[in-house]
Parts: sequence; C-alpha cells; structure tokens
Amino acid sequence: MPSQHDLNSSPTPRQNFLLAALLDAEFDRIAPHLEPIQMKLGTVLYESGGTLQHVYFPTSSIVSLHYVLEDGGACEIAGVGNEGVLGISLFMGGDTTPSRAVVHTGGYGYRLKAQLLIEEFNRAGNVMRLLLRYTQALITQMSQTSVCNRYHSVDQQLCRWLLLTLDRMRGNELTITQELIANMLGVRREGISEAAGKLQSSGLISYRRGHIAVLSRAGLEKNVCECYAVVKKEFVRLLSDTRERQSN
Amino acid sequence: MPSQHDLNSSPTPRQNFLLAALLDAEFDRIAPHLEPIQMKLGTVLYESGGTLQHVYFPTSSIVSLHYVLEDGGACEIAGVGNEGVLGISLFMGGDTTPSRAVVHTGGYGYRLKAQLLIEEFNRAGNVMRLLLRYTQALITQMSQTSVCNRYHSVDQQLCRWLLLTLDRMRGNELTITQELIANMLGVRREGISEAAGKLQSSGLISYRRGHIAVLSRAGLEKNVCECYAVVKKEFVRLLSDTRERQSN
DNA sequence: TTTCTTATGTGCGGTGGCAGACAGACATCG
DNA sequence: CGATGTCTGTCTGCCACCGCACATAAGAAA
Repeated sequence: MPSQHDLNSSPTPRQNFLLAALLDAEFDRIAPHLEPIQMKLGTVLYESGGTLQHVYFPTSSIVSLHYVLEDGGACEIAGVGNEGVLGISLFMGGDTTPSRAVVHTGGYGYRLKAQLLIEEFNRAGNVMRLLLRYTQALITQMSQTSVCNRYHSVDQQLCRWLLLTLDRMRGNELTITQELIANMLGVRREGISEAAGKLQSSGLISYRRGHIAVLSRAGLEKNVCECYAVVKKEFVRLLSDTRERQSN
Repeated sequence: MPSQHDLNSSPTPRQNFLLAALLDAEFDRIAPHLEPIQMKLGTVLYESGGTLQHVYFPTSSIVSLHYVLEDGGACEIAGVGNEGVLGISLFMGGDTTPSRAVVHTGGYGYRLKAQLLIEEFNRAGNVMRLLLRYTQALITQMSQTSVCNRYHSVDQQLCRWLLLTLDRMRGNELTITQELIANMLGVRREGISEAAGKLQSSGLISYRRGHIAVLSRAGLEKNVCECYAVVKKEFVRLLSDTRERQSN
C-alpha cells in the first residue's frame, strides 16, 4: 500500500526484533511455520474475550492494544510494533485476552499457529525467557501509559504517541487521521486537532488529511513528558540484552 | 496492631491463595523457607528501580503498586493482597521493577528468598504456570485501572477501590486516611473528602479519622463502575481454575 | 485537663477537557 | 469536471477537577 514499503520488496522475519533475537537453532525450528501476512489499517487481530489462533510478529506494521468499555469508550493501553509480539496471553495461561488488538499503521508481519508457539515456550529455554522479558517490558509500557493518562495534557500525550510510533517505523510520515489518534489516546478529536495545530505552527510537524510528517524529532522530544523516555529506555534495554546472546 | 488480627494468632501460609493453590509436594519444598513477617502500614517493600531480594506473599496485609513520576505525582497501578504475590519481575526476567510497592493495609505475610523462587519457577511446572496466570490477572487489573483513571469519576473510583480492598480483608472496617486513598487514586484529598461525604450521607459507609466502615456493600456495588466487576471476575477465574488442581 | 498534631470540611477562582454544532477544505470517483 | 464523503478548524457553553487557603474537629500526648 504505502510507497515506503516498496523499498522492502522482500520482508524477512528477522525484521521483527524478537524473531531476530532467537538463536539460529530456534529460529530454524519455527521459520518454516511463519506465515507472512499483510496487516491492513483497521484490521482487528483479536477481540476482547476471544480465543487466539495465532500470535503475530509485526515487521512494518504497528498494532494498538485497546481496552473497550461497556459504553463504547476505549483507549490504547499499549502499542506493539516490530519490537514485539501480539498474543501474550497464550503463553501466560489466560485463556482469553482482555484487550482488543487493532492495526493502526498498515504494513507486514508474520504469524505463527498458537500451538507451535506454546510448544516452543514449553521448552522452557531461551524462547521462553525472551517472551517473558518482552512481557515485562509491555507491563512497563502499560503502567507508564496509565499514569500518563492521569497526569499529562493532551499535548504531551500526542507528542509521546507520535514519537513512539515514529520509533517503530521507517521514514517520518505517519498515515493516520486525527480522529484515530484521538481514539488511541481516549480523548476527543477536537483535542487532537488543537494540539496538532500547535505543533504545526511551532514547525515541529506538518500535516494534511490523514498524513502527519514529523519535521523535528528534537522539537517533539522537548515537548514530550517523561513517559516517552521511560518506555523507550525499556525497549532499548530489552534489545541490548537480547543481542548479547545472539551469535550472528 | 489492629485488633482484628488477634483472632488470627496463628497465621498460616495457606491463607495466601497462591500458596494454597500449590500441590502438597511443591508446598512442602518451599514451606521451610517461608519467613512470616509483619507488614506495617507505609512500609515500602521495594522501590522503583531497585533489585529484589525477596518475593512477598501477603496473607492479611494489602500492598499497593505505585508508579511515581519525576515531579512526585503518583498513583496506584494495581493492588496485591492475599490473592497474589509481589515481585513478579524476578521471574519475568526484568532485573529491575518499574514500580514501588507500599503497604496500605497493615497485616501479615510471608516472604521467600528470590533465589528459591527462581529455582522453583525454573522447574517449569505447576508453580511456573500458576505464577504466570497470576501475572496475567495482574495485567488485566492494571489495564482496567488505567482506563478507569481515564473515564470514570472520582466517586466511582472510590467505590471501586473500597470494594477491591474489602475483598482482600476480613471485616468491614478499613484503617486508612482519605489522604492516602487520594494518593492511590492520583486525585486530590479534597476530592475523596467530598466523595466519601456523599457515600456517608447515603448511608453506604461511615467513617471517622483514619477509619472507614462499609455499611452496605450492595450500595457500593450500585455506584461502582464496571471496572470492579471485571477485576474481581478475573481473580475468581484465577482461583477457581487453581482449585481444580488441588488435592486437599 | 490542656495542648499539639493530624485528619477532615468547605469555599473560591481557574482551567483543561467534554458535548454538540457547524463551516470549510481536501481527495476521490464517477 | 463537479459531487460527495471524509477530514479538519473553531465556536459555544459546561462541568469535574485542580490549587490554594483556612476553619474545624478528633485523637494523642503531656
């Protein structure tokens, strides 16, 4: 779909950091079973309460974990991109998942049958430790998002969201409407409209219908709350630790 | 300290549901290493970023997982009572924990040296599965708290908090100040003062300096948002599933 | 008892975000 | 090319909650 992915005519599973962090033997075991899939904007990978058939490893797509209230109100509790995996409740042992997973940046990824992941997890080796470490990082992200919701302004939250999304993609242009961002952050569309307007007149971003280009990362980082740095640091820590174990 | 615990002159580890859910063989292995400890109001079991020496299994105490911001603002992201354990990052693999654990209802509990828990976890058997299931329930609680922060009124949040606390203790009287509750919920003390006033004039609770007695559970349940039921249901599910495996 | 500390009640102005309504502007497709 | 649906800007009130200040009352200590 978006032209930026044309550069990437042969995506490989190793573009996902978790898959990249596997030892060769481990990777070779599951590689034949990894199904490349296209993840389109808006696709719901799983619903709250549903049973999981697969786990998903995004490579160029970004997925949002949503929590939906009875009255329809919803917000993002965490995001998952090429640093992670969707479907942790499979190995955590809950039969259901309390959240809904929606693709918010179209792209590609790989999926793996639930049973195969569970088998791999049950070997209780490197794969298991890696998945648990990722889950721990996810918990950190969720906590930080939670307190950010409580304490920080829409302006700050928008900066956080833009930066976290930017980190998970190539290029500097996001394809998303302000309305969708509002859904993620659990605020009104008008709030995003205003916040984005401020950022644009400060020259940090520029946007047109459904597209946002980040002009100054540094500028956003000046406006953002501490929450961004905390989450990012946690991801970096996760990655650097896994790289140590990797041979190639 | 509080008289209610005098009834309970010989606390046993099995008052903690996780310990109660262990198979006899498992329990017998770790029982000799369980240290009974008193957990006083205000004690910090671990700080954000600290390294864990022990895991804690509350029996009659209740502990709050706090997230503290740079500017000192803080709020509770989850609570842990006799249904759970503190120190999940030990087996999840993060070397540090992003939250602070503070006792908010004094009582008793048991602790176990970190190394022993890790060994038990690494057997990759029943204990591991139990701990992971609990972690999954904790994640649910954190998500729900997060969205509750965003969408629900202080009144509703107070009801939720009271009910969740009540579920983890005997009797109907909590020993806590309104100021502390405000810290948990991340709101102003005055907000709690007002909300508590409403509940009192409705006859649902009655309080005096540092004590709150719940007069009508049913009344609170009428005022509370859906969040309470979701979290509770998740705990019940966890418990019922573990009971199946238990022989005695 | 008196005194002192701590917990709670309450009032006031400020504000960030909400709800709803609408106008304008862009993109796409017939 | 013009028509339509979608996205964005902006305005009006409105309300919950915040920050601050201070009064009052309950326990604890002396």
